[in-house]
Amino acid sequence: MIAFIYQNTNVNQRIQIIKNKPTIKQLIYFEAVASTLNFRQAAQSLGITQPTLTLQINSLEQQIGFQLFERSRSGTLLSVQGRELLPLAKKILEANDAFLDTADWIKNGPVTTFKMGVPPTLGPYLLPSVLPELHKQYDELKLYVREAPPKLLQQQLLDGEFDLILSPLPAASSELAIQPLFIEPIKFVVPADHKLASSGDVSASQIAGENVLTLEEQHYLHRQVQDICQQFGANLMRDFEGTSLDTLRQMIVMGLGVAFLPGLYIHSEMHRPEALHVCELRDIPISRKHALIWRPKSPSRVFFRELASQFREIIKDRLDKVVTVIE
Amino acid sequence: MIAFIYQNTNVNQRIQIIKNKPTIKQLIYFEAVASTLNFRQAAQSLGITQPTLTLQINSLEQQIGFQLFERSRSGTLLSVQGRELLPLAKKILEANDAFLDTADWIKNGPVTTFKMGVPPTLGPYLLPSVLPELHKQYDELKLYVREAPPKLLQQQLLDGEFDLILSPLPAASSELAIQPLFIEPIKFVVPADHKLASSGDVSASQIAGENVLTLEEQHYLHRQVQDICQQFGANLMRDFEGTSLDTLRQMIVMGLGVAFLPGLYIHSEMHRPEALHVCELRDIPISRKHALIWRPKSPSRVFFRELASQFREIIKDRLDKVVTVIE
DNA sequence: ATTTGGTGATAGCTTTTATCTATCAAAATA
DNA sequence: TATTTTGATAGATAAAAGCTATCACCAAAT
Repeated sequence: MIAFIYQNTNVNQRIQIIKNKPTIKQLIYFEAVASTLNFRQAAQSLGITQPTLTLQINSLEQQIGFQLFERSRSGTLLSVQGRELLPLAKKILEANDAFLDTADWIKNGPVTTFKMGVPPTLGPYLLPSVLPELHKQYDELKLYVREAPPKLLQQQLLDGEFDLILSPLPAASSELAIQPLFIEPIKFVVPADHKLASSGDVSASQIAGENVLTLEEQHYLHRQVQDICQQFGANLMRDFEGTSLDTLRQMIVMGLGVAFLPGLYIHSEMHRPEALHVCELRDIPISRKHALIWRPKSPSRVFFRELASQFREIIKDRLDKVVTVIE
Repeated sequence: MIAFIYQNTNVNQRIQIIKNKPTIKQLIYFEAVASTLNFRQAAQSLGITQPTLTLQINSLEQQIGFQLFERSRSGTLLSVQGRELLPLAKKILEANDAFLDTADWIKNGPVTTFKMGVPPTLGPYLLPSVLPELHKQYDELKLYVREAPPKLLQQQLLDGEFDLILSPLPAASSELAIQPLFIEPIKFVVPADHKLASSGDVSASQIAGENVLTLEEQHYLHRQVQDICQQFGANLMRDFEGTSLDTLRQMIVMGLGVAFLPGLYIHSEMHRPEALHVCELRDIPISRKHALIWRPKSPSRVFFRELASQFREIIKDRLDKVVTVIE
């Protein structure tokens, strides 16, 4: 039990009561005397002088209010009370060892659990390709991955909810550290029996009059699609906003409209190409740029930079035909 | 892990390496900053100044080799590594709390486990009458009772194996603290159909020629009995030394001889008086004096003196007709 | 019985650590 | 733009940890 009272600022002193405060050193000394039952031998093994040891044990005994040892010129014995407390002192020292061991382990490798935020339009379609390979590089690295829309991602990064995020650019805040990774194309998807399905890529002007499905407003994709629809006279279907890319896809198949879908999603999830026709706008290819982002003062920033390099290598190696890595 | 090397006595300094030694205070500071995420607020609640807190956290971070916090002018965040170590720091502080709580508990009462040695010819026949009553006086007192022959009892008291002993006098060592408790008569026991069984007390001269059974040599009783047999011409049966009082009793019943048995044993264990005749030697009553004994420098010596008083009271109260309490 | 060696304790001093006040630079807020 | 709040730094003071020298007491050896 520890009690604090506030400092009296008018006095160039303060009264701080931490009731009964043994130090780690005193407990180490206690353990050493208990094992040798000889102050001089214990002092030597501890690397201090015998008077210092005597004073420190006396100080500890004064703090707790009773003697830990029976002293005589015949030798030293652990007292009954000392016998009771010794296991508890050892528990503190063991907990201290565990603390130091873990600190050492953390210091010598990225053996920590980082919280990474990802957008739901990207995370599930990118990370399954990347994380297994990343795991081979850092077998003890743990990434706790959680999805959030991009704007919320960046806010929660600033709030400390995430340690780093994978997010489309541009970043809302200029104060963040940004490592661009790759450019992902946004594909134009229509039902297989749609009039625009027969040809290859579609001219932007050809989408005039089309009903365009999109995700709800807080997704980054939404704004881009909105701009294009406005520019080329397509109808943005506000009443049928989907909550996920799969929902959008099902709606396209059912003939409710057309949509712009991310390249990685298509690559990852669309295994029956006959149901839908996938192409790009010929003259205005739409894409989004993704980056790894973290707080500039993060103590792990050096590791994060290395992590970004690893992301680029893996993506280039495994998804070269789907996205364009930024060197 | 802690490494020690020995002091170089020719240099008025030493090199002491306690690798990475956080102090309890630093861990308390760590926990406080982690919970407020603000150095100034944490310092105020700790009762120290903000520069002190900053320096102590910096020192802790230097010891473990990485940062526990991300600092910015926008505020403070726990780093990833700090998040990993915080639970371990809390474990140390919890173990420290347990240590202090237990120390406080010990300080405020004899709530410790004392190791008490007793002779097997006494302990089992005295303590069942005494300990329940003693327990009412000190409900948290624990006595770990172990039997050993008297000579060994005293040696192990000196060695610290026991904290106190219940032993017949005189003590082998004059350096021990002795509180005499009571005098126990030694009874003369013969088979019920023995020629000496018809009368009351027996004259010492009447034991001439009798076969006298006794315990093995290291028991205190042995020497007394040996002296009496030598003085009055009885035969000490060396070939049939028993190992316990019960064994002796069975041998008496079987007509193998007569014996001297302690009064408390008889009072406690002989519930079928028709099998044996119990009396005393009329002109030379044999007895043994018992005492509570401890090391004079024992920190619990004041309590032991009180314990001796309690023993006397209880024995006087419950065994007044069997033994003579020494005031 | 005397001498020697070993025990833990004490006095006075030095070194190290913890803490303070004063003030800084940087960022956020009004 | 001015003010407030943040954590950091410099220089000084106080407290704690450690030292050497020596003590009294007891056990062991002679």
